[in-house]
Amino acid sequence: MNTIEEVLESKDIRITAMRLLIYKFLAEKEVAVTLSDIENAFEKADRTTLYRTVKTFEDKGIVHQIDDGTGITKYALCEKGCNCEIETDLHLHFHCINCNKTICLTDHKIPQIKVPDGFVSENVNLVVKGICDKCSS
Amino acid sequence: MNTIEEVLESKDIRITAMRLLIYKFLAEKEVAVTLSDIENAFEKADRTTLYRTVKTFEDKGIVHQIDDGTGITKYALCEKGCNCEIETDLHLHFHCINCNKTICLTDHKIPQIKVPDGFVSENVNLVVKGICDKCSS
DNA sequence: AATCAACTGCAATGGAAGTGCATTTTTAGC
DNA sequence: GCTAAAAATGCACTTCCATTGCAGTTGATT
Repeated sequence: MNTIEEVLESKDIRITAMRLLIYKFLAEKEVAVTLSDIENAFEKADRTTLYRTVKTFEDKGIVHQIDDGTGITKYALCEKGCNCEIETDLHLHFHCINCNKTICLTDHKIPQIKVPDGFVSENVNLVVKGICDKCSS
Repeated sequence: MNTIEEVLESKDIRITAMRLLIYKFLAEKEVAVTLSDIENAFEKADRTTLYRTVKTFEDKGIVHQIDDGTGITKYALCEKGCNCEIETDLHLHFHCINCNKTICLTDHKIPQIKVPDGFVSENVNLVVKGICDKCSS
């Protein structure tokens, strides 16, 4: 169990109050969040800072970006063992069309996809849309 | 082999000069196109008209929308047998990160995806990114 | 030909992503 | 502890795409 500070330092991310707060916010969420979500949670902070903070997290590999088809980029913390950059490790995402939440199904790996001859696959984005467990019950 | 007019009429889309031209344009393309692509091809026509025409095609089920992760919506004609609205019929898309083209791999169906208990899957979006056949050779 | 509905074009809006620059905070060297 | 450099933050602004309201035009029906 590492502290947030240790996580950030291990990834060469300098520690600031802002970053600790944003990390904490992301860690508390069980769903992927938009920049606006973060913005609403930190009304005192500037959007640019939040934007760049998340980008930094992404560059350093502790956050991954999700394109769930809503047209708005969402972000989620990479969990332990999430190697977003490795093709074979990609997990899939579930987007609830009722509550509009997007959830990482970390333990649901994407099956091997065959592509035609001559095509080279580098990355796979798989989003399942439907009704989530909370909305269907 | 149906004429474009027959296709449109069979889907309850009224025939106009604009629509015939746009349909023809889409049919000639082997890749998914953005609204801007269409706009460039028809400089005399207004963006709004093109936008609404494509939306109409989409509503009536002769065009499907593709979100390939570039952040820009792309469109492609549904081919014969493409029932976009039916989950099990969804095909996958390939986005070339070199030439930026997005191709429908119509005959590559998406494998059955299992979701956790309580989740109801209605739709699946699968985009493979990499290098296309033309760019890799 | 007239009427009504549908289509088209122009203008404007809104949302999100991204950038340049000045200011503040943090780090590191003395 | 103080100072200079580097990094982070905040503000203003821009751009791009998607979308809508409304007026004018075209097309279908009688």
